[in-house]
Amino acid sequence: MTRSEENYLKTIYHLGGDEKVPVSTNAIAAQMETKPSSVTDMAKKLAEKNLVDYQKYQGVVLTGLGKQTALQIIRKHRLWEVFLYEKLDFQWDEVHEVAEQLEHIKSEQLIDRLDALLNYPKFDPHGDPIPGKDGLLAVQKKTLLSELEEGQNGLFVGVKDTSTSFLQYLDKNQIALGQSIRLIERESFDQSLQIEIQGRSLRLSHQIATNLYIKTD
Amino acid sequence: MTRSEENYLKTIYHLGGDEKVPVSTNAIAAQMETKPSSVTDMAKKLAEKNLVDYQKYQGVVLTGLGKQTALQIIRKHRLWEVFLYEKLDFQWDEVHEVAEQLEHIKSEQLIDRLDALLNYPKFDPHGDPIPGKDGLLAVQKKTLLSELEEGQNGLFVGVKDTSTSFLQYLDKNQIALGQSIRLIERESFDQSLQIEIQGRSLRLSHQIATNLYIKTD
DNA sequence: TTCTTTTTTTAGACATCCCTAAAAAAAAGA
DNA sequence: TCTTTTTTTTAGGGATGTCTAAAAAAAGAA
Repeated sequence: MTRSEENYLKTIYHLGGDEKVPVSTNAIAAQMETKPSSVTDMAKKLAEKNLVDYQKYQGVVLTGLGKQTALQIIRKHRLWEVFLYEKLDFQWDEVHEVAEQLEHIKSEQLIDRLDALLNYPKFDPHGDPIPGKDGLLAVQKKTLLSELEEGQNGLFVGVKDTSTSFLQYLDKNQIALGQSIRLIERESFDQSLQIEIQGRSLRLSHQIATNLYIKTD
Repeated sequence: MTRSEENYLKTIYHLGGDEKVPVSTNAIAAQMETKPSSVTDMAKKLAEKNLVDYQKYQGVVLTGLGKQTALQIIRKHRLWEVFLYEKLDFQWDEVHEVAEQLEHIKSEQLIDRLDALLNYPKFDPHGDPIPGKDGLLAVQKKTLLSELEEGQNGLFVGVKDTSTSFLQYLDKNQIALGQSIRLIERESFDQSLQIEIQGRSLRLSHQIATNLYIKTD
């Protein structure tokens, strides 16, 4: 399994979700910042290895084996993110880039022991679930903040957008994972929200609200 | 800087020592388990990048830049070894293989913080010195056990051979870094040694004794 | 349905890093 | 010194993973 193959599998998993919906050549190319022709080449190779089902012009779908492989790479990525965040004091917007490299290290023992060192975390620093060795994900019922009712309470448990600029916006406004949030009022004109968080009152744009995951009580 | 280039630089450093002695194509090929023709190709590429001096048929010598680069890779390798040994409870014969992969991760921040997490160690689990960010090595005056005088005392501070079988031999005989050793008697017939270590009396073959580094009092 | 646009694939090429086989140079030995 | 042996390089090629340009298929529009 080459590094490139691993990156393709991960991208296909992220684009396809858990469903068996085919992922298009163009979508993969856009996501990976490569060319569609390169994707076609790789699709053939992955199909050869039984990691995806591929039919000309029909996109690719992960096989069971491909999905399990993708999940193990994601497991490694997210465990390394926790390590960087918890043990090496990286900021939550800095962990992704380095984890992109670390996720390709091959050693089952390493990952098992890293998992133990970190005390078997179930979520990464952005609130995304960490697949187990068996590929199972802890599912957490979560709602976008933008979908809460006025007066409803919840816990901030994850971000949808993980870009540096968004994460830094949250830092600047002292909004951090695990804090409890109450939706005070929704402005119908621009869909912006008045919320209460950690005793402070804040106004958030619709765009911000559609990128915050809330676990409602 | 590709992974392959990094591996060549590291090998050249190990073979050439700190001196400006040319390292032969064949020696590099043997060490890396590759073919001499591949080494020639790489020698040209490294020379192009000013990492080595290379003259046809004369072998290669690291330039200042090449040597610094090699030392930084060795720094990363040995810091990761300490991490695996100290934080993840790897055995000292298991750390090398995984560190071979981890040493290629590119992030200065990562290495700086790993160094801090480990409390700025000066030696790896085999007693080899860890180069600083500046490329400087802590030199420790050390002698091979085989070169001690009868009756002399010392501290076991490093191994020359780092093969799994040798390291496991030491484990089996409860010989560990940091223990103090006294040379009782040398048998002139086969050069084997009678030593005292941790209150126990042991006989070591000449071959074993030539692979143990001792810091004499 | 037919035409146009978009998506996807193919064909051919290039860089990296490795190989084998043969040639050239250097080193060792008589 | 003159062979013979060993070392090193060159020439040419293969696998991987990328690209561009052109062809083919699918999707969308009139």
